[in-house]
Amino acid sequence: MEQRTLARPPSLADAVVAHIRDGIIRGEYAPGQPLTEASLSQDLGTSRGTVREALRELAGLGLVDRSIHRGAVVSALTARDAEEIYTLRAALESFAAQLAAERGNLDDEALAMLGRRLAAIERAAERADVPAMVAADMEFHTALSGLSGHGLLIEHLAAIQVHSRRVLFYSDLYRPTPEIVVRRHRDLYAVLATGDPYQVSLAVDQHVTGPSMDIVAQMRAREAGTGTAQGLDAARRGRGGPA
Amino acid sequence: MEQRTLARPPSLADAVVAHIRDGIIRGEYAPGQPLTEASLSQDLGTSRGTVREALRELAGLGLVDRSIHRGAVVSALTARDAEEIYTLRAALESFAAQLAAERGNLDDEALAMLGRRLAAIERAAERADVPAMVAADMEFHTALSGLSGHGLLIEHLAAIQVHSRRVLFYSDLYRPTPEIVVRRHRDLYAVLATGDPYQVSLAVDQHVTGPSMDIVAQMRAREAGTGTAQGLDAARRGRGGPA
DNA sequence: GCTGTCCTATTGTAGTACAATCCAACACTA
DNA sequence: TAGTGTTGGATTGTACTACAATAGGACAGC
Repeated sequence: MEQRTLARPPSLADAVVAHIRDGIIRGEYAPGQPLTEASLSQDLGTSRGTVREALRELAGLGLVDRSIHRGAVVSALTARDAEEIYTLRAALESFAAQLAAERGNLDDEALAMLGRRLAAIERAAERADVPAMVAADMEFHTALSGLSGHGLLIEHLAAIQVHSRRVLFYSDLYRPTPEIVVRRHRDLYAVLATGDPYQVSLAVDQHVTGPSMDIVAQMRAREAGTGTAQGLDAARRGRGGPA
Repeated sequence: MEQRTLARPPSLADAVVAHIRDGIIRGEYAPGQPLTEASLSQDLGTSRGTVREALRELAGLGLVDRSIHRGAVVSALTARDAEEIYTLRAALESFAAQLAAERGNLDDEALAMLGRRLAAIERAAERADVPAMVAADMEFHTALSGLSGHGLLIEHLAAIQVHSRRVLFYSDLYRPTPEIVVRRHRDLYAVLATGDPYQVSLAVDQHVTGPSMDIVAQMRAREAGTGTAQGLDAARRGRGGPA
């Protein structure tokens, strides 16, 4: 029996984190854009200390780069970053799915739950509601990873998922037809239903890796065209991930 | 050519993070122990705001648990935590080694570098200097992971490595003979020298997983004896990892 | 023993202040 | 013109203070 940790109200700093995080994911804050404490605190109506706390957390999440006395800027997002995000996500998520299968967590109840998530993707696809599709897609994968029962793994995946979403939003490069998205998830679901750890692991790996190839290739092409584009300064890449 | 990011002096908050982090790893701060902002700032001679920043970062690292208006406590470290830490580390590190092999990064130069790390382990083993062995062991694995060339993966591994060390320090359960430690690394090195991705991946997985089994089993036994021991409140486990 | 009410410690947040530092603009020199 | 000081404004790093909100224990009353 899992003691419900009864949702506590988040602190104001947490709200600031969420606000800036979502803004970065949606591209409202562009890579390289400076996030000055004074202006943020004024815009959001909070104190500088609160904003500062949020920026430190965001740096830990890899969404902003901070350097001493130079402040925080929205972190870059290069083709290489995208490649690393997707390859790591593929490795972790396939491991999670393998664990779920090995532990027998892909039972009828779990499959029914995943089926509902799949249905949500299909409904969004019918309406051609792209944001809803992305959200439903993410929920599907979050739910699947959750079946691993591996808390630490789930946390790391959640952190990567944020970056994954950012790639999708920011580089509006991934535009498959809704039919393809639905089919890919249907196919994956079919493999999950077999419950075979090896097959499941392989299928998830390919499911995650597949579309990312196009994205990375197009980002690379774009960078080559504009001269390292959004990368700012590809050499000065330090933090960026989980921390 | 990698632009050297020329080491910048860390901020005071970073120093506080390092201090508390090391204290937690070494067990000087016990699991469950409250870390009150006032006392910490007084002990360290810094302001409360600085300590507060550090605590937020530590929460992101999963070393402390914070909840609103209740402050920060050193996070628990249960057998289950240890198991998750090592299984995830095994998955990530074997993936890193596989990448290194696939990309041809396990070349002569790299092997020579790993050989020097191995020699450092051997020297420490000869002196029966356990802390030096742990440090050298960690450097070996960090170096190996670095050969993957996968920055995000390296960051996630670094975060996990901290927890891994904490398990070693905190649960003084892992006491193999120096000879065994040396032999295990020599064997691993031999497989690395083959450069075969599959063999390398498998060997690293087993190398990491192997010793952890004993640790987890003994922690479990200890918990069963004392009644969930250090776990405090195993149900209320929320954050803990990468953030 | 249970319940409700206070009290105290601590956090959450705001605000101010000031030193340290970066950076861009400017001036100077060869 | 190119390169090299110099300077001043903007921003961060850190400290300090203040106060409302909350948690959690002590205590009284039943």
